Amino acid sequence: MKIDIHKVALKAGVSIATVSRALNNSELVKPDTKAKIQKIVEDLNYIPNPIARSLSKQSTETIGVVLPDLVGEFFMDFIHSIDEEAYKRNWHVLISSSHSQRNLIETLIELMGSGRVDGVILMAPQIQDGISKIISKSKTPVILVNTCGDFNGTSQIKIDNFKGAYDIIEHFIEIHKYKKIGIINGPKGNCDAEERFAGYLSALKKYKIKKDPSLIVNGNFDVESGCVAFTTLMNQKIRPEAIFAANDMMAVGAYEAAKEFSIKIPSDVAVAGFDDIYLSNFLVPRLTTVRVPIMELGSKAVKYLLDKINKKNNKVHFEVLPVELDIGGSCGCKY
Amino acid sequence: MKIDIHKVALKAGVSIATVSRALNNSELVKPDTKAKIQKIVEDLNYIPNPIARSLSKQSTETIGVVLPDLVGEFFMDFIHSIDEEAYKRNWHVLISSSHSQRNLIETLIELMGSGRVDGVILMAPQIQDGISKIISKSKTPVILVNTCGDFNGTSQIKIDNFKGAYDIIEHFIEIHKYKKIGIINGPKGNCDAEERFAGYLSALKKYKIKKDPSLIVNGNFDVESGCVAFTTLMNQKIRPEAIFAANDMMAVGAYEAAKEFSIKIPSDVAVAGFDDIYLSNFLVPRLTTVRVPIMELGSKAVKYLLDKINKKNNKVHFEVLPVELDIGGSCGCKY
DNA sequence: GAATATAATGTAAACGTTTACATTTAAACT
DNA sequence: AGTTTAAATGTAAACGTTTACATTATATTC
Repeated sequence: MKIDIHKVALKAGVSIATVSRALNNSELVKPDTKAKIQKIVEDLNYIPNPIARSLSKQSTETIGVVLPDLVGEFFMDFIHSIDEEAYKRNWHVLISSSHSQRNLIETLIELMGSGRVDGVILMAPQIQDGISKIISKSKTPVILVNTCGDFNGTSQIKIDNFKGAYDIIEHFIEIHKYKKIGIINGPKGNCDAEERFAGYLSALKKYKIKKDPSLIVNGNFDVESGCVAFTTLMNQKIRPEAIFAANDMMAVGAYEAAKEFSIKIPSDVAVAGFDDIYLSNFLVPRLTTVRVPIMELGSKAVKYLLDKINKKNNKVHFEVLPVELDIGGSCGCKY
Repeated sequence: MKIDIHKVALKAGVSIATVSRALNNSELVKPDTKAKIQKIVEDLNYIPNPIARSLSKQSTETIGVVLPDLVGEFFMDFIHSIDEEAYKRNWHVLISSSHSQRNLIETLIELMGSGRVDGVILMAPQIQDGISKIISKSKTPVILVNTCGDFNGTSQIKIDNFKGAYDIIEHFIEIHKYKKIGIINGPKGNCDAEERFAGYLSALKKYKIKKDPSLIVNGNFDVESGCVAFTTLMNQKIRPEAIFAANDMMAVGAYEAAKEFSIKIPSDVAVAGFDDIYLSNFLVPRLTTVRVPIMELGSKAVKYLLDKINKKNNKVHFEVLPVELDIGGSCGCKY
């Protein structure tokens, strides 16, 4: 038999109001009665219905997490850090990875307009018009993570893609004196990719190296595309001395292609990646890459979001988390 | 201004009941009015409040997923397959990885007793008394995934740990004629680990190889412990010819230790793992391991759970998903 | 000990839907 | 046209809490 607040009240000989108060430990209720109610609650194994509570309080104490389709290795850490941070505060996490471009929008609308969650963390590195409008129209607080677009008043956290890429290229140039540096780009319209590309260009410019279109090829962040792109780059008359893959997965693809064609990394060509996925530590030679503070991304997103929801802090964050080079042997450093 | 069903009803000149019916497309409402209401709903961007709906219908259309603390690599695929399957049916997913032993129980109780979700998928490979009782007491449907314990009437899906381990050992013995086969065990009380150990023992017995306690060492599924265990095994007077690590992570640790002590895999000692994590493909030599159908695990869990919730199928599933050997070079096979 | 302030409890109206039941409207028979 | 039957809509009571407001019990003051 389902037991509800009325049953508890009846057994305790009080009204449901005091039971409710006792459970939300209001100071209005006398210690004795509070204790008595506590006891009965335990005896009956009563658990307040969170749905009813949500309806009444107009808040669900759950946050929605909307993730892109592309499931990278680091997602797990991201979700885990979110869950952990939320759990600490007794909040719940509703996840929803968008299964296509189309439904990211739908998901977002439903989530933000329905009251199912009190706020959302959105990660949408792929450019998508419409998102911005949805967000500005809705009253539901949002934190954007690694998301591209033009957002006036909403908080954003991202990693320093530009700096990471810049540093890699600078390392190539300053330490190893490479001049012909190729890049395997991420997917078009992906802002992480674009920022990394910008970092690449900027570093070249800084060191007065002319941008060479034949050294710029496209990939889409998966292993296969890295493999293809690497092959393309290395089949040209003038081979690059070094290749920057815009993420580690594509660097993995590069390693595979290299193995197939017996190209030695780094003696024939240096390689670097971005993300520092776990796997990158086990490539031989170990991949030089950019370490990304993914856990921090998650926990900060939760913190800012809850502050916003609780009106504790209304300021608009725009935070760019620093990244750091993780030097392996693939760039030519001895390691 | 928040818009609710009353506003829609008002504007449409009908009662809220017909609006509700129209939206749940009952055949009771006349096509004309249904269309009219549809139109207004869109004009006003009305989204029914799922919380209120849940309260009224006594069902939330969300499933809870409770995961162990230990975050393996395959985790992401598991969540993703669940999310995908749920999304297809317009269900939502609430995730909650347990952050400690203690709170797995708490989480479970709250989740199952509160009505926040209509069913849960529980993955609890670590033995834990209490779980069984909670589940049998609660009316909330559950599907157990890779969970150990004694459960009478609840559906379970697991992977064939026993067979996987057995096959690996059999491969060692039949193909490579190894006789001294060591094992790096998973954590005590972990049923995946225990079943794999049982498979190991059974294969030895089948081939009349006496179990040698000095060849059995403990690990706890992480890289570090694999490293330590491998070292222990190889520092004995009689070294094993082959080592079966109960999961890939520990096999990775074995590789690391091997590198450090310049032990060659597989010529000095063969190695095999279990799980087929992505990384295992990139170890040199490639790791011989057991491939696990993790996506299938997730999607089947959802299917069975929803069937149960919808009373479509009340039968108790007990399904053991087959695994398959994934032969690399680490066992001694040329590859 | 009455009057007043304060602490503790109770009553009832929200919160936004769904749905059994009652009612009206329309269609189908004589 | 008048019944009878079926289709479409409306009314109001759930669902299980929280909380403003009203009320009662208790402590404090004179």
